[in-house]
Amino acid sequence: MEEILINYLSKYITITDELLLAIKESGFIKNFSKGTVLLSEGDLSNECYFILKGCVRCYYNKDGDEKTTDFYTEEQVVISSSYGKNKPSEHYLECVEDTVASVGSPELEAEMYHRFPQLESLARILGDVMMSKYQDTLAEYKIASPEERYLNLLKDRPDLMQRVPQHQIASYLGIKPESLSRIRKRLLNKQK
Amino acid sequence: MEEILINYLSKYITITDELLLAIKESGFIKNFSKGTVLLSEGDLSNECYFILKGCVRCYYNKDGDEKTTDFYTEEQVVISSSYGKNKPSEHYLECVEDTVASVGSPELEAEMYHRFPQLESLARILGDVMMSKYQDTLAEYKIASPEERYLNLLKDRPDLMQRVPQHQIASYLGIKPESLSRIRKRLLNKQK
DNA sequence: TTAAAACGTTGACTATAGTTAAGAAATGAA
DNA sequence: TTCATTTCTTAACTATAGTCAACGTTTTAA
Repeated sequence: MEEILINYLSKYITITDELLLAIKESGFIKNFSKGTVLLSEGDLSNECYFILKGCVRCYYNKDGDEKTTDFYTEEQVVISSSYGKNKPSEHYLECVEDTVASVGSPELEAEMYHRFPQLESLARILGDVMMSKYQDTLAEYKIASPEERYLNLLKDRPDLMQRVPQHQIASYLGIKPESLSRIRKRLLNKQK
Repeated sequence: MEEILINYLSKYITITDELLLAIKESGFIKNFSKGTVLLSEGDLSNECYFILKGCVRCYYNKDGDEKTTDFYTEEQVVISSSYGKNKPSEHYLECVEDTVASVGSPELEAEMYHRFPQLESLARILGDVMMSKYQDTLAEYKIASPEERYLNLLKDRPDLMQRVPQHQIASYLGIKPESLSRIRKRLLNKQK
């Protein structure tokens, strides 16, 4: 399993043997079974995750119903916006499948950055990459209609439709399940 | 003007005299007059900005009309999602006011990180901060209705309403100017 | 295996946003 | 100042999403 992580990291930096060893030894890979709640509203977030296998969902509780804002799958990094900050999380993180992930913490990060300064460069670069992604996602979200967002999602992450219930997808698209149902119907009719 | 930047940086790291000098000497502070286009669709982005005074708008051109996705004002960092990447920008950056900004480039960044490694830590931390902000903004956007988004904007950035035309605000909220007009009217009636 | 719960679709109705067009108000340039 | 342009509002109408309720299907757990 470590190799997936190492493969990913080596896209951005050269992995020395020493670093390779440190990663293998640190053994921070954990298994979580479906339904595990990694973070609850109100909790402090002290862990971040790199998903090796599985799927994690981020959602908010708004007046009793769940608003899904993100799905994280293989090779994605899960960092709560409250991670490492001393403020309670406003959202939940939940495994929607059995999940294997490499788990980090501010302490581990600090130690690793100290031992391997190249990792801090990596973290900066990865942070930039993730930030542009959020930036683009936000822009896309503002620009596109619900129907267009659904089509884009189908194109960009076709696997999600098979992996998570449709009402969570609807919520992720910012609409109600009934509306997604109707959008799908509308598209089927257009197709003909 | 530099002091604003230095003040901002010192929130996150200790500024040594040497670094202070380097910042003052590098003289990368520039003035842009209202209407200046900092980046156009199709261009490569080689500059990032820290706004000392003024306002920059990010927008996309979608079938002939402008979709505003961001406003950057004092003490905010403007980084196109294509900055430093070798791919053409999909959006525009335009000064909506006379603007004074500290201008950075990948080359300058690299040089400064080399001379002052603490700056790379800073960049990582700032990247994290900005990322959480985008994350939260995206979540808010998905959770809230246009009306709620408008109310949140009024609360979070009341100055914007005075600084930019309302149709750009509408676009920023993901709605048409006519709809924003109606929302405002609706809210006035509720208030009574 | 079966009963309960969760999920997806549909229909009728409501609320709100988009579209088009017109005109009033504010802004900017000659 | 004055004219032209941009911006904002309003109205009528259309399209789409939200709400509520019902129902059939699928999944889950006892």
